[in-house]
Amino acid sequence: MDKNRNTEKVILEAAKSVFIEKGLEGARMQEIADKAQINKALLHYYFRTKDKLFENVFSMAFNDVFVVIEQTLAVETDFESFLERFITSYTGLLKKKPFIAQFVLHELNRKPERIVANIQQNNVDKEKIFGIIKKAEDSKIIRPVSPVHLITNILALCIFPFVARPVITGFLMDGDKKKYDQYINERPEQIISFVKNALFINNSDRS
Amino acid sequence: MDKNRNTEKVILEAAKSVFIEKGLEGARMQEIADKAQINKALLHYYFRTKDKLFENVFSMAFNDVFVVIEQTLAVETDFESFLERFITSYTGLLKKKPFIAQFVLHELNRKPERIVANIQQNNVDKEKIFGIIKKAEDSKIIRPVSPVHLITNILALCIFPFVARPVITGFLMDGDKKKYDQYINERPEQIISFVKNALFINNSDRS
DNA sequence: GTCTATAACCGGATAGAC
DNA sequence: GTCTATCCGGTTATAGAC
Repeated sequence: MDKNRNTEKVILEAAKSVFIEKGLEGARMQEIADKAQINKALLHYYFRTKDKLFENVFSMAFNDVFVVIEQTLAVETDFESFLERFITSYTGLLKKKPFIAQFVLHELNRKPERIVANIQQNNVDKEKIFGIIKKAEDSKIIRPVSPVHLITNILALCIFPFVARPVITGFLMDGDKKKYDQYINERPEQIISFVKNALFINNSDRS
Repeated sequence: MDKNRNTEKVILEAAKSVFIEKGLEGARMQEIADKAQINKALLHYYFRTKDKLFENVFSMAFNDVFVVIEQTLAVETDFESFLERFITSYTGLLKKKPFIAQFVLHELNRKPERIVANIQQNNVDKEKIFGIIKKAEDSKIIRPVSPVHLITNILALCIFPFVARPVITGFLMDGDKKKYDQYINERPEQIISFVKNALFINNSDRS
Protein backbone atom coordinates (compact mmCIF):
# COMPACT_ATOMS: atom_id res chain seq x y z
CA MET A 1 0.00 0.00 0.00
CA ASP A 2 1.23 3.50 -0.55
CA LYS A 3 -1.21 5.01 1.91
CA ASN A 4 1.26 3.41 4.26
CA ARG A 5 4.26 5.66 3.75
CA ASN A 6 2.00 8.64 3.45
CA THR A 7 0.35 8.26 6.85
CA GLU A 8 3.69 7.52 8.38
CA LYS A 9 5.03 10.77 6.97
CA VAL A 10 2.06 12.74 8.23
CA ILE A 11 2.49 11.29 11.70
CA LEU A 12 6.18 12.08 11.76
CA GLU A 13 5.61 15.68 10.77
CA ALA A 14 2.95 16.13 13.43
CA ALA A 15 5.06 14.38 16.04
CA LYS A 16 8.05 16.49 15.15
CA SER A 17 6.27 19.75 15.74
CA VAL A 18 4.74 18.61 19.02
CA PHE A 19 7.90 17.01 20.43
CA ILE A 20 9.98 20.02 19.51
CA GLU A 21 7.53 22.33 21.22
CA LYS A 22 6.84 20.23 24.32
CA GLY A 23 9.70 17.78 24.72
CA LEU A 24 9.36 14.03 25.22
CA GLU A 25 7.43 14.04 28.49
CA GLY A 26 5.52 17.22 27.81
CA ALA A 27 4.12 15.95 24.51
CA ARG A 28 0.77 14.10 24.42
CA MET A 29 0.01 11.31 22.00
CA GLN A 30 -3.48 12.77 21.70
CA GLU A 31 -2.10 16.10 20.55
CA ILE A 32 0.06 14.42 17.95
CA ALA A 33 -2.92 12.41 16.72
CA ASP A 34 -5.03 15.56 16.49
CA LYS A 35 -2.40 17.42 14.55
CA ALA A 36 -2.02 14.49 12.15
CA GLN A 37 -5.81 14.21 11.95
CA ILE A 38 -5.88 10.57 12.89
CA ASN A 39 -6.55 8.76 16.16
CA LYS A 40 -4.23 7.71 18.92
CA ALA A 41 -4.44 4.00 18.15
CA LEU A 42 -2.90 4.57 14.76
CA LEU A 43 0.17 6.12 16.30
CA HIS A 44 0.80 2.90 18.15
CA TYR A 45 0.03 0.87 15.08
CA TYR A 46 2.83 2.62 13.21
CA PHE A 47 5.37 3.25 15.92
CA ARG A 48 4.48 0.88 18.73
CA THR A 49 5.39 3.21 21.63
CA LYS A 50 5.76 6.90 22.34
CA ASP A 51 9.47 6.39 22.93
CA LYS A 52 10.04 4.79 19.54
CA LEU A 53 8.11 7.55 17.82
CA PHE A 54 10.24 10.06 19.63
CA GLU A 55 13.47 8.44 18.56
CA ASN A 56 12.39 8.71 14.94
CA VAL A 57 11.60 12.37 15.32
CA PHE A 58 14.84 13.06 17.08
CA SER A 59 16.85 11.54 14.27
CA MET A 60 15.05 13.75 11.78
CA ALA A 61 15.75 16.88 13.76
CA PHE A 62 19.35 15.93 14.37
CA ASN A 63 19.69 15.31 10.69
CA ASP A 64 18.40 18.76 9.77
CA VAL A 65 21.15 20.29 11.82
CA PHE A 66 23.84 18.33 10.04
CA VAL A 67 22.60 18.60 6.48
CA VAL A 68 23.57 22.26 6.30
CA ILE A 69 27.11 21.45 7.27
CA GLU A 70 27.32 18.74 4.64
CA GLN A 71 25.97 21.01 1.94
CA THR A 72 28.39 23.77 2.78
CA LEU A 73 31.26 21.32 2.70
CA ALA A 74 30.19 19.92 -0.65
CA VAL A 75 31.40 23.00 -2.52
CA GLU A 76 35.14 23.34 -2.82
CA THR A 77 36.29 26.83 -1.90
CA ASP A 78 38.69 28.93 0.11
CA PHE A 79 38.38 29.59 3.81
CA GLU A 80 36.81 33.01 3.54
CA SER A 81 33.89 32.07 1.38
CA PHE A 82 33.44 28.82 3.27
CA LEU A 83 33.06 30.90 6.42
CA GLU A 84 30.56 33.22 4.80
CA ARG A 85 28.49 30.49 3.25
CA PHE A 86 28.43 28.41 6.39
CA ILE A 87 27.34 31.23 8.69
CA THR A 88 24.74 32.43 6.24
CA SER A 89 23.12 29.06 5.70
CA TYR A 90 23.27 28.04 9.35
CA THR A 91 21.59 31.15 10.65
CA GLY A 92 19.17 30.80 7.76
CA LEU A 93 18.19 27.30 8.85
CA LEU A 94 17.66 28.40 12.43
CA LYS A 95 15.62 31.39 11.37
CA LYS A 96 13.29 29.00 9.58
CA LYS A 97 13.25 26.42 12.40
CA PRO A 98 14.09 28.37 15.54
CA PHE A 99 13.34 25.63 18.06
CA ILE A 100 15.33 22.88 16.47
CA ALA A 101 18.64 23.75 18.10
CA GLN A 102 17.23 24.01 21.59
CA PHE A 103 15.42 20.73 21.07
CA VAL A 104 18.46 18.82 19.88
CA LEU A 105 20.77 20.25 22.53
CA HIS A 106 18.31 19.55 25.32
CA GLU A 107 17.52 15.97 24.35
CA LEU A 108 21.17 15.28 23.76
CA ASN A 109 21.91 16.32 27.30
CA ARG A 110 19.13 14.12 28.60
CA LYS A 111 20.37 11.07 26.80
CA PRO A 112 23.90 11.58 25.48
CA GLU A 113 24.10 8.00 24.18
CA ARG A 114 21.79 9.00 21.37
CA ILE A 115 24.56 10.88 19.67
CA VAL A 116 26.51 7.74 18.91
CA ALA A 117 23.76 6.24 16.80
CA ASN A 118 22.91 9.49 15.05
CA ILE A 119 26.37 10.64 14.28
CA GLN A 120 27.12 7.77 11.97
CA GLN A 121 24.06 8.38 9.83
CA ASN A 122 25.40 11.87 9.29
CA ASN A 123 28.92 11.19 8.32
CA VAL A 124 30.11 14.75 8.10
CA ASP A 125 33.72 14.84 7.11
CA LYS A 126 35.18 16.80 9.97
CA GLU A 127 38.71 16.24 8.69
CA LYS A 128 37.75 18.27 5.67
CA ILE A 129 36.83 21.19 7.93
CA PHE A 130 40.09 20.85 9.80
CA GLY A 131 41.84 20.79 6.43
CA ILE A 132 40.28 24.05 5.27
CA ILE A 133 41.30 25.73 8.50
CA LYS A 134 44.83 24.38 8.43
CA LYS A 135 45.30 25.47 4.85
CA ALA A 136 44.26 29.05 5.60
CA GLU A 137 46.55 28.98 8.59
CA ASP A 138 49.54 27.66 6.66
CA SER A 139 49.20 30.30 3.97
CA LYS A 140 49.20 32.96 6.70
CA ILE A 141 45.73 34.18 5.81
CA ILE A 142 44.56 33.67 9.36
CA ARG A 143 46.21 33.59 12.76
CA PRO A 144 47.18 30.20 14.19
CA VAL A 145 44.14 28.71 15.88
CA SER A 146 42.92 25.58 17.60
CA PRO A 147 40.46 24.13 15.07
CA VAL A 148 38.15 22.76 17.75
CA HIS A 149 37.92 26.09 19.51
CA LEU A 150 37.35 27.89 16.24
CA ILE A 151 34.59 25.54 15.14
CA THR A 152 32.79 25.74 18.47
CA ASN A 153 33.19 29.52 18.43
CA ILE A 154 31.44 29.77 15.10
CA LEU A 155 28.68 27.36 16.07
CA ALA A 156 28.21 29.19 19.35
CA LEU A 157 27.81 32.54 17.61
CA CYS A 158 25.27 31.09 15.20
CA ILE A 159 23.20 29.00 17.60
CA PHE A 160 23.14 30.94 20.85
CA PRO A 161 20.91 33.81 19.67
CA PHE A 162 18.17 31.28 19.01
CA VAL A 163 18.39 29.17 22.15
CA ALA A 164 18.64 32.30 24.29
CA ARG A 165 15.86 34.22 22.59
CA PRO A 166 13.78 34.81 25.74
CA VAL A 167 16.75 36.19 27.70
CA ILE A 168 17.88 38.37 24.85
CA THR A 169 14.42 39.74 24.16
CA GLY A 170 13.47 40.03 27.82
CA PHE A 171 16.68 41.35 29.26
CA LEU A 172 18.61 43.12 26.54
CA MET A 173 15.62 44.45 24.60
CA ASP A 174 13.06 45.07 27.33
CA GLY A 175 10.64 42.65 25.69
CA ASP A 176 10.60 44.36 22.31
CA LYS A 177 10.11 41.54 19.81
CA LYS A 178 10.65 43.76 16.78
CA LYS A 179 14.11 44.54 18.06
CA TYR A 180 14.84 40.84 18.37
CA ASP A 181 13.78 40.19 14.78
CA GLN A 182 15.98 42.99 13.58
CA TYR A 183 18.83 41.66 15.69
CA ILE A 184 18.42 38.21 14.11
CA ASN A 185 18.48 39.72 10.63
CA GLU A 186 21.71 41.50 11.41
CA ARG A 187 23.30 38.39 12.84
CA PRO A 188 24.93 36.81 9.78
CA GLU A 189 26.94 39.85 8.82
CA GLN A 190 27.73 40.61 12.46
CA ILE A 191 29.06 37.12 13.03
CA ILE A 192 31.02 37.15 9.81
CA SER A 193 32.79 40.42 10.56
CA PHE A 194 33.39 39.43 14.18
CA VAL A 195 35.01 36.16 13.19
CA LYS A 196 37.00 37.72 10.38
CA ASN A 197 38.35 40.42 12.66
CA ALA A 198 39.29 37.78 15.18
CA LEU A 199 41.06 35.61 12.62
CA PHE A 200 42.39 37.44 9.62
CA ILE A 201 45.90 38.74 9.81
CA ASN A 202 45.62 41.44 7.16
CA ASN A 203 43.26 43.57 9.16
CA SER A 204 41.97 46.48 7.26
CA ASP A 205 39.05 47.57 9.42
CA ARG A 206 36.21 45.31 8.34
CA SER A 207 33.52 46.39 10.76
CA MET B 1 10.67 25.27 64.76
CA ASP B 2 14.07 25.32 63.12
CA LYS B 3 13.69 21.85 61.71
CA ASN B 4 11.44 23.82 59.39
CA ARG B 5 13.99 25.76 57.39
CA ASN B 6 16.30 22.83 57.40
CA THR B 7 13.90 20.40 55.75
CA GLU B 8 12.90 23.05 53.28
CA LYS B 9 16.51 23.50 52.30
CA VAL B 10 17.06 19.77 51.92
CA ILE B 11 14.02 19.50 49.70
CA LEU B 12 15.11 22.40 47.53
CA GLU B 13 18.55 20.92 47.01
CA ALA B 14 17.10 17.55 46.07
CA ALA B 15 14.51 19.14 43.81
CA LYS B 16 17.12 21.26 42.13
CA SER B 17 19.26 18.34 41.16
CA VAL B 18 16.32 16.30 39.89
CA PHE B 19 14.66 19.13 37.98
CA ILE B 20 17.92 20.14 36.37
CA GLU B 21 18.55 16.58 35.28
CA LYS B 22 15.03 15.69 34.16
CA GLY B 23 13.16 18.91 33.51
CA LEU B 24 9.75 19.83 34.88
CA GLU B 25 7.70 17.03 33.35
CA GLY B 26 10.47 14.46 33.44
CA ALA B 27 11.04 14.85 37.17
CA ARG B 28 9.13 12.65 39.62
CA MET B 29 8.05 13.84 43.04
CA GLN B 30 8.96 10.38 44.31
CA GLU B 31 12.52 10.76 43.09
CA ILE B 32 12.84 14.12 44.74
CA ALA B 33 11.47 12.69 47.98
CA ASP B 34 13.90 9.78 47.83
CA LYS B 35 16.85 12.06 47.24
CA ALA B 36 15.79 14.26 50.14
CA GLN B 37 15.18 11.15 52.24
CA ILE B 38 11.65 12.08 53.12
CA ASN B 39 8.27 11.07 51.72
CA LYS B 40 6.18 12.53 48.94
CA ALA B 41 3.52 13.96 51.24
CA LEU B 42 6.05 16.22 52.84
CA LEU B 43 6.91 17.80 49.54
CA HIS B 44 3.32 18.88 49.21
CA TYR B 45 3.24 20.01 52.81
CA TYR B 46 6.09 22.44 52.12
CA PHE B 47 5.45 23.50 48.56
CA ARG B 48 1.83 22.58 47.89
CA THR B 49 2.30 21.55 44.24
CA LYS B 50 4.98 20.30 41.90
CA ASP B 51 4.73 23.50 39.90
CA LYS B 52 5.33 25.72 42.90
CA LEU B 53 8.31 23.65 43.92
CA PHE B 54 9.64 23.95 40.44
CA GLU B 55 9.28 27.71 40.37
CA ASN B 56 11.34 27.95 43.52
CA VAL B 57 14.08 25.83 42.03
CA PHE B 58 14.04 27.72 38.79
CA SER B 59 14.48 31.04 40.55
CA MET B 60 17.48 29.67 42.39
CA ALA B 61 19.10 28.47 39.19
CA PHE B 62 18.30 31.64 37.31
CA ASN B 63 19.76 33.61 40.16
CA ASP B 64 23.05 31.72 40.04
CA VAL B 65 23.47 32.74 36.45
CA PHE B 66 22.93 36.40 37.20
CA VAL B 67 24.97 36.71 40.35
CA VAL B 68 28.22 36.35 38.44
CA ILE B 69 27.30 39.22 36.17
CA GLU B 70 26.45 41.42 39.12
CA GLN B 71 29.68 40.60 40.90
CA THR B 72 31.76 41.35 37.86
CA LEU B 73 29.98 44.65 37.41
CA ALA B 74 30.49 45.60 41.03
CA VAL B 75 34.17 46.33 40.51
CA GLU B 76 34.93 49.48 38.61
CA THR B 77 37.51 48.90 35.87
CA ASP B 78 38.41 49.38 32.27
CA PHE B 79 36.99 47.38 29.41
CA GLU B 80 39.90 45.00 29.02
CA SER B 81 39.99 43.74 32.57
CA PHE B 82 36.19 43.69 32.74
CA LEU B 83 36.26 41.38 29.74
CA GLU B 84 38.85 39.12 31.31
CA ARG B 85 37.18 38.96 34.68
CA PHE B 86 33.76 38.33 33.23
CA ILE B 87 34.82 35.51 30.95
CA THR B 88 36.90 33.89 33.64
CA SER B 89 34.20 33.92 36.28
CA TYR B 90 31.44 32.88 33.91
CA THR B 91 33.22 29.85 32.53
CA GLY B 92 34.24 29.12 36.12
CA LEU B 93 30.64 29.04 37.29
CA LEU B 94 29.61 26.76 34.44
CA LYS B 95 32.51 24.45 35.07
CA LYS B 96 31.22 24.01 38.62
CA LYS B 97 27.56 23.73 37.60
CA PRO B 98 27.63 22.49 34.03
CA PHE B 99 23.93 21.76 33.64
CA ILE B 100 22.63 25.03 34.91
CA ALA B 101 22.79 26.89 31.62
CA GLN B 102 21.03 24.17 29.65
CA PHE B 103 18.36 24.01 32.32
CA VAL B 104 17.67 27.72 32.40
CA LEU B 105 17.69 28.11 28.63
CA HIS B 106 15.39 25.14 28.14
CA GLU B 107 12.82 26.09 30.74
CA LEU B 108 12.88 29.67 29.57
CA ASN B 109 11.95 28.52 26.10
CA ARG B 110 9.12 26.41 27.44
CA LYS B 111 7.63 29.23 29.45
CA PRO B 112 9.13 32.56 28.41
CA GLU B 113 6.83 34.51 30.77
CA ARG B 114 8.93 33.29 33.64
CA ILE B 115 11.70 35.66 32.71
CA VAL B 116 9.66 38.72 33.53
CA ALA B 117 9.28 37.77 37.17
CA ASN B 118 12.84 36.63 37.57
CA ILE B 119 14.53 39.47 35.83
CA GLN B 120 13.38 42.04 38.32
CA GLN B 121 14.73 40.14 41.28
CA ASN B 122 18.08 40.25 39.55
CA ASN B 123 18.31 43.88 38.68
CA VAL B 124 21.51 43.75 36.72
CA ASP B 125 22.44 47.16 35.49
CA LYS B 126 22.68 46.58 31.79
CA GLU B 127 23.18 50.26 31.12
CA LYS B 128 26.42 49.98 33.03
CA ILE B 129 27.61 47.28 30.63
CA PHE B 130 26.62 49.38 27.65
CA GLY B 131 28.50 52.24 29.25
CA ILE B 132 31.72 50.29 29.61
CA ILE B 133 31.52 49.26 25.98
CA LYS B 134 30.73 52.74 24.72
CA LYS B 135 33.58 54.21 26.68
CA ALA B 136 36.11 51.80 25.19
CA GLU B 137 34.68 52.53 21.80
CA ASP B 138 34.86 56.30 22.18
CA SER B 139 38.44 56.20 23.29
CA LYS B 140 39.27 54.18 20.18
CA ILE B 141 40.46 51.20 22.15
CA ILE B 142 38.04 48.92 20.33
CA ARG B 143 36.32 48.96 16.98
CA PRO B 144 32.79 50.36 16.79
CA VAL B 145 30.37 47.60 17.76
CA SER B 146 26.73 46.94 18.42
CA PRO B 147 26.62 46.41 22.19
CA VAL B 148 23.85 43.82 21.99
CA HIS B 149 25.71 41.77 19.42
CA LEU B 150 28.90 42.01 21.42
CA ILE B 151 27.25 40.93 24.66
CA THR B 152 25.52 37.98 23.05
CA ASN B 153 28.75 37.03 21.31
CA ILE B 154 30.58 36.84 24.62
CA LEU B 155 27.78 34.94 26.34
CA ALA B 156 27.56 32.56 23.39
CA LEU B 157 31.27 31.79 23.53
CA CYS B 158 31.09 31.14 27.27
CA ILE B 159 27.87 29.14 27.43
CA PHE B 160 27.79 27.08 24.25
CA PRO B 161 30.63 24.67 25.11
CA PHE B 162 28.60 23.51 28.10
CA VAL B 163 25.19 23.13 26.53
CA ALA B 164 26.72 21.38 23.54
CA ARG B 165 28.99 19.08 25.48
CA PRO B 166 27.65 15.83 23.99
CA VAL B 167 28.06 17.04 20.41
CA ILE B 168 31.50 18.43 21.04
CA THR B 169 32.72 15.31 22.80
CA GLY B 170 30.95 12.91 20.47
CA PHE B 171 31.56 14.56 17.16
CA LEU B 172 34.67 16.69 17.44
CA MET B 173 36.54 14.51 19.90
CA ASP B 174 35.42 11.02 18.99
CA GLY B 175 34.04 10.50 22.48
CA ASP B 176 37.27 11.27 24.30
CA LYS B 177 36.15 12.84 27.58
CA LYS B 178 39.67 13.79 28.63
CA LYS B 179 39.96 15.91 25.53
CA TYR B 180 36.75 17.66 26.42
CA ASP B 181 38.00 18.46 29.92
CA GLN B 182 41.18 19.86 28.50
CA TYR B 183 39.19 21.87 25.98
CA ILE B 184 37.09 23.34 28.78
CA ASN B 185 40.20 24.29 30.71
CA GLU B 186 41.58 26.09 27.69
CA ARG B 187 38.34 27.91 27.07
CA PRO B 188 38.75 31.10 29.13
CA GLU B 189 42.01 32.15 27.52
CA GLN B 190 40.79 31.06 24.10
CA ILE B 191 37.66 33.15 24.40
CA ILE B 192 39.57 36.11 25.74
CA SER B 193 42.07 36.17 22.91
CA PHE B 194 39.38 35.53 20.31
CA VAL B 195 37.29 38.43 21.52
CA LYS B 196 40.28 40.73 21.92
CA ASN B 197 41.47 40.01 18.41
CA ALA B 198 37.99 40.67 17.11
CA LEU B 199 37.65 43.96 18.96
CA PHE B 200 40.89 45.68 19.73
CA ILE B 201 42.19 48.10 17.19
CA ASN B 202 45.84 48.04 18.18
CA ASN B 203 46.36 44.51 17.04
CA SER B 204 49.69 43.17 17.97
CA ASP B 205 49.25 39.44 17.46
CA ARG B 206 47.68 38.27 20.71
CA SER B 207 47.11 34.64 19.91
C1' DG C 1 -5.15 0.35 7.78
C1' DT C 2 -8.27 2.76 10.48
C1' DC C 3 -11.59 3.26 13.93
C1' DT C 4 -14.06 3.12 19.00
C1' DA C 5 -13.90 1.60 23.43
C1' DT C 6 -11.49 0.27 27.29
C1' DA C 7 -7.85 -1.68 29.94
C1' DA C 8 -3.72 -0.89 32.62
C1' DC C 9 -0.77 2.12 34.62
C1' DC C 10 1.37 5.95 36.63
C1' DG C 11 2.02 10.00 39.32
C1' DG C 12 0.41 14.13 41.72
C1' DA C 13 -2.31 15.22 45.38
C1' DT C 14 -5.03 14.53 49.81
C1' DA C 15 -6.86 12.34 54.30
C1' DG C 16 -5.93 11.32 58.54
C1' DA C 17 -3.09 8.98 62.23
C1' DC C 18 0.80 9.94 65.08
C1' DG D 1 6.12 18.19 61.02
C1' DT D 2 6.20 13.70 59.39
C1' DC D 3 4.32 9.45 58.19
C1' DT D 4 1.20 5.57 55.60
C1' DA D 5 -2.46 4.65 52.80
C1' DT D 6 -5.37 5.94 49.20
C1' DC D 7 -7.75 8.55 45.74
C1' DC D 8 -8.32 10.32 41.35
C1' DG D 9 -7.30 12.17 36.92
C1' DG D 10 -4.88 11.76 33.00
C1' DT D 11 -2.12 9.14 29.53
C1' DT D 12 -0.13 5.30 27.22
C1' DA D 13 -1.25 1.24 25.26
C1' DT D 14 -4.24 -2.68 23.62
C1' DA D 15 -8.55 -5.36 22.05
C1' DG D 16 -11.40 -6.02 18.71
C1' DA D 17 -14.89 -4.44 15.14
C1' DC D 18 -14.97 -2.72 10.46
